[in-house]
Amino acid sequence: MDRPLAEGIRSRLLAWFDAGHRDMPWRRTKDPYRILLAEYLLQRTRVASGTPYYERFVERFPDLASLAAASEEDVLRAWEGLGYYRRARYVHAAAKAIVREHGGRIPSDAATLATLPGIGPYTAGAVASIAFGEAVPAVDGNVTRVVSRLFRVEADVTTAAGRASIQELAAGLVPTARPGAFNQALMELGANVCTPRRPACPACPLAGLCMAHGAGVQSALPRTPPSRRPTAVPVSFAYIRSRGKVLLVRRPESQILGGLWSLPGGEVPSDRRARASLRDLVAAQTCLRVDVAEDVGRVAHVFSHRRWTGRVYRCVPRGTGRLPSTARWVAAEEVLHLPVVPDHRKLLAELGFRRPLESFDAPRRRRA
DNA sequence: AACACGGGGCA
DNA sequence: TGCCCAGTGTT
Repeated sequence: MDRPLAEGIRSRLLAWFDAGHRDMPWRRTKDPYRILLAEYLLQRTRVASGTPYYERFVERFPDLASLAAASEEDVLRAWEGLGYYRRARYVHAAAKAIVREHGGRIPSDAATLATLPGIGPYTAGAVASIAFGEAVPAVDGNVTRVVSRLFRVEADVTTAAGRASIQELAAGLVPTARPGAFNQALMELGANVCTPRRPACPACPLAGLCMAHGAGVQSALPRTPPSRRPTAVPVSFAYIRSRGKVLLVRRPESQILGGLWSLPGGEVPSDRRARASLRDLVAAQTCLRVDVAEDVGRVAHVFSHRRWTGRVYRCVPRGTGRLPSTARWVAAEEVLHLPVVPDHRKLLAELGFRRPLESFDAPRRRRA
């Protein structure tokens, strides 16, 4: 790293950052717990999306001890709707590990932070630099973009070699003084100025030092491989009620929407035979056989050809045709306190599930 | 190296 | 509709 160049980047970027930046709740605190929590929340998540969750989360779990002592269900409930639900279990597990193995004190160096669940190179660097002042880089999508343009990195940044280049260049920039502010400034620049498309180079404090801008190739960087076509897959759920309750299943943690409660189903029927077996699966349950088995076709509200995230995911082996052991009949008031797949919560609300169970069972067909 | 994992914003 | 985003862990 050319030292005068690095110095120029630091001074200009920090001056720009100090002159004004977005106000974020986790920037107003020095509490490592809140900074750590914010970093978990913001993994692959826009600031605007994560902020309300951050506010609710710190109100619900104001310190590390309260989070560590909470039930996983409560933590997931606070995360409901944000996505990437694995993060909720990771931050919960991390809080427990910090209490158990670090005396309740959040580790202050990136290397130790990286041993905690859900903390990788980015989050370790962000927390170490922002909360504890360690001079380490925090390379996220923004920093990757900014650095690749600043130094005109032509390599594919998704490969190991490309990532290493970016990481090394970023490490050479981080100042000993105010490393956290510098890392945030880099991210801020990437979010507001050095944007993915049509970067605002005339407004950029680093334009004069930027190799991509000098060559006019900034919009072509960073280089990434062509994306693969997403494929829509059919997904079915069963809406089954009995005696004023609805059947919910806690989804396996390793699968999509893992750990949340959903309507039974959610597998990917690959053909007609697979689709029929969902009905078999429903009918196999004893309680269903008693109450609704003969009416499964009538009471089951099956959604097919539902598009999830636009990506293909694995078909789940159908197993023995029994419902998961977590299957549970749940009353309306209890649903409100469970971490339920957000789409299903909306659906249940639309079907009147928030109202007394009698009206829930009443005829409600009405065409406009 | 490739994949899985959510949801929302934007052109 | 396609791409991107304050990434990480598994296979």
